[in-house]
Amino acid sequence: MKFVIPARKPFNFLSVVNSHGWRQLAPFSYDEATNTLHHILLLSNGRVIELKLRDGIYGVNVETEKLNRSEKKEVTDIVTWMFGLDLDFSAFYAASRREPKLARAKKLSLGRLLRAPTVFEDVIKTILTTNTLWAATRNMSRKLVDEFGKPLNSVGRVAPNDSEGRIETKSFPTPESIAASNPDYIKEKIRVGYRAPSIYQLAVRVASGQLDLESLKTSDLSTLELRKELMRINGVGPYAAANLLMILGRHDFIPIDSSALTVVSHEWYKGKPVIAKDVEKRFAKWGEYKGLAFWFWDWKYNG
DNA sequence: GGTAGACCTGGACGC
DNA sequence: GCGTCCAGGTCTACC
Repeated sequence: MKFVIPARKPFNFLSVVNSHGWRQLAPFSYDEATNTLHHILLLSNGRVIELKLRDGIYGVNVETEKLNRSEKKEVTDIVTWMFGLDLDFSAFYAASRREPKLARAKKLSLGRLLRAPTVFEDVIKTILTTNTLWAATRNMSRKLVDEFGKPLNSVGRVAPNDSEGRIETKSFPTPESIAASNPDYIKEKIRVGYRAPSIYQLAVRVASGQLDLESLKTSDLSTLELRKELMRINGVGPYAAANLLMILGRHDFIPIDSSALTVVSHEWYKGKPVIAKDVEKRFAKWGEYKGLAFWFWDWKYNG
């Protein structure tokens, strides 16, 4: 079946898909030839379906298997969250109107970041981005999905190929499926190294109900309190917390990693080494839009 | 509050 | 094929 989920204007499908690297991490895959974002989704009733998401004139076109009414409602809510379809960036566009380095923001409808269906998935993936190279992050995500994900149950499905010919056939693991394992097995099988205890502990806390990550989607905590909450998770430090805040729609902190230091160094310091404080200083004037200004800045240096 | 060092994987490189 | 080096954030111990 096919249906359209409307977006608040302005909206640009490709700007969201390309907002960061999430589209390359299982169980996402992206078909460059048809500009189709695929995601293998586990519904609350246990059914696993494939979503094919494309640009629609007024929002996101969804193609998937036949769904009943409650399944369709669930998919609509999830896709709305993943694409931030209800978000309003007009205040950011107004604030950045006179900044040439952000001139393209409104034109390209920049601001939305692609999200996973669950905060749990976004936190695990963010931990997998820390202290490693992007290729390793992709490998770890893939192995995690292969090992603990639930398989797609459609028959005769033609699997999509992304730019590297990858085929996704399983959903992202539930906290319960990871919690049923153990840190040694995760370390050995998924090759996540020292991250294994953090991943396992997070899964156990969420599966047991001790930690309700999904409530953070609608939390009315201040950004500072939310940041503290995120940093209570093992494996989540300043960078990871800022990254997750951006995903949650809070833009007061900058995810400062080594590449951030590099681009800022080339932008303002002639390539000389800089520290996190220098990055903060350069974007301080953007206040609650600091993260957005940094993320969508038109950098001189692109690596 | 600031800093140093350990943590671990996988790719690049030299032999 | 093997060994070595390096990049990449977080955490802990220490000052």
